[in-house]
Amino acid sequence: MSRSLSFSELTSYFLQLEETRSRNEMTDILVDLFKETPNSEVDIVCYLVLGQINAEYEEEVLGLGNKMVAKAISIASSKSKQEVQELFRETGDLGTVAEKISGETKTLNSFFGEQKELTVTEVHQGLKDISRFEGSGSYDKKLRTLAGLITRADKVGARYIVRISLGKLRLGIGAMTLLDTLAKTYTGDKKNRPEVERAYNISSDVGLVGKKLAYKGHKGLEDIEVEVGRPIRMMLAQRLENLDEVKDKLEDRFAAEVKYDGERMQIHKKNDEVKIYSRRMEDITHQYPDVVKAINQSIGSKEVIVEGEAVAYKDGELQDFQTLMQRKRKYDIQKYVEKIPVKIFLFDMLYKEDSLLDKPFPERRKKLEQTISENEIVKCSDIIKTTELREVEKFFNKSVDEGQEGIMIKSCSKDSIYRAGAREWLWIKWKKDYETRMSDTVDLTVVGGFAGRGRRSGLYGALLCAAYNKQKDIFETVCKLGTGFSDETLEELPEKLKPFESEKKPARVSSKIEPDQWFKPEFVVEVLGAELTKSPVHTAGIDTIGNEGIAIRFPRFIGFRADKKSEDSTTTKEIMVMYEKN
DNA sequence: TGTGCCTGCCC
DNA sequence: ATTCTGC
DNA sequence: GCAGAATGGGCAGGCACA
Repeated sequence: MSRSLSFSELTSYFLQLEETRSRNEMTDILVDLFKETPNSEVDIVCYLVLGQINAEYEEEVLGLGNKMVAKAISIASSKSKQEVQELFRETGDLGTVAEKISGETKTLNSFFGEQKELTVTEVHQGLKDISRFEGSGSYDKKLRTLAGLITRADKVGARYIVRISLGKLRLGIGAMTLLDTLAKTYTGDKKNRPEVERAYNISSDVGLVGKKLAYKGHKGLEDIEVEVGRPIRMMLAQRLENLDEVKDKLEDRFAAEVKYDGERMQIHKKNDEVKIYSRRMEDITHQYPDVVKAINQSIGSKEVIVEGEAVAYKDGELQDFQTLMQRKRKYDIQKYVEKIPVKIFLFDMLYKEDSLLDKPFPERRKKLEQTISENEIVKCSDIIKTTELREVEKFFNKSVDEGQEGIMIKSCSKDSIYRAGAREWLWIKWKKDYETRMSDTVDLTVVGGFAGRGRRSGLYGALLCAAYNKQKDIFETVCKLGTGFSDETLEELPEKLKPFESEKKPARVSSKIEPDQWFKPEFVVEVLGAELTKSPVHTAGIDTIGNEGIAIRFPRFIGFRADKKSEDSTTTKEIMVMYEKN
């Protein structure tokens, strides 16, 4: 009988992977790992290498985040929770923390007698157990089980158990590198990656792909086909800098569609049985009984997969994203079906009695329109076919005026297949905030900083930013800011901000959020956002609209404003005006 | 029983 | 979601 | 240009704890 892979063997490969940044080398290392892996454990190794415990569409989740894991490390190490948190802030990696301080328990362990070496299967099983604990006392069980695994592992093992339980191995290995590896290990050539990738994209399960390949080689891929009822990885869109680039990318064969601000849905219908999957392939059927019913009324065909965007709708108008999000619930479903009705704007058809993935977009779209009959809830997305950029621009403006995000531009060429799981130029998104001239940037005062994690450890990972309330002469938070920084900028930040460090929250700062480091309100940055939303945590304009402030959706750093004083920051009043313009 | 922290998942 | 970076 | 790893706002749900 085949042996079992020990967890320390697995982590010895992880150590090697951390030594390189070349994906070719990573693939070679991983190939060696899979050569050591018994076929029966290939699926588990696939999941663990990605920091998962099962296929993404499976329901089981660990329910372990930084705080829980920090607690577990504390239990496993006899260090206090505060000490663990402090080390976390310093290192930016709980895995390293666990590795560092799980030493003392080891001698204890051997004192009580040699335990059998931890296997990959045991770690996986332990994590699965953790995912299944629920109800009163479950936190404790989760913590104890995780602490137990950490204790049983060696130091390096502790590091990786912690990282896996957080879902962030940070080895530079993602699904695509793993697929390269599987192709090379089991079909002998990385060139076969496209076929392997296809199997993954239509099955949404790397473990399944790995196992099929391990047992049956290249031929195993034939077992994997589209199944109505199992989610397909969703096709994504590239983004543009300028609208004119569309012509370079798609020439004259394209169509433009409204990009609705809602929730993506992939709807599978098999006879009367309807399943709805989210962008991340979660089964969200139970949240939308209204959509299920409407789809059954709308589509007669037996086996169908369609895709669309659900948007909240009331009194003849599409509602914003935040409104729709209240439908993301487990209880009071029927009440909310009535309170927050939705429409689903279908834009693609992936299956009709047979797979349509390889058909060009115009054909799929035509089939979609022929197949569905629109009703109160089920609609086709708004689409125009033109070669005139001016028409596209007009369409874009209309979409934005109606409160939507912008437009999608889709290739209509012969090769415009549905590229499951891929972000390519067959679909292009064009949103209103991509051009700074179209949505105002804002100058904000930095009032706090958050310790960076992973590659940002030892630096600030994000800044707490505030607008200026002129009347009260205080600074009210509007967002945290953690993207848009180059490595260079990130390196500069601690030094630039040092003069403004403050032990406590400065008197002139109003914030519900507690950063790792407070700053006196002096330093100004330029920030771009998509739009302004009502916020339960940010304080900008908090008395003007009841007890809620305003926040920026999708904030990103544009640059420093050394020329500005904090009092020259965008004012809360200006923010309110911008908010009301929406 | 109510509140607040934490997590996962939408974007 | 957006953004940056090494390959 | 791909693939990966940093990071955002904000919603509901689950649990602990007062």
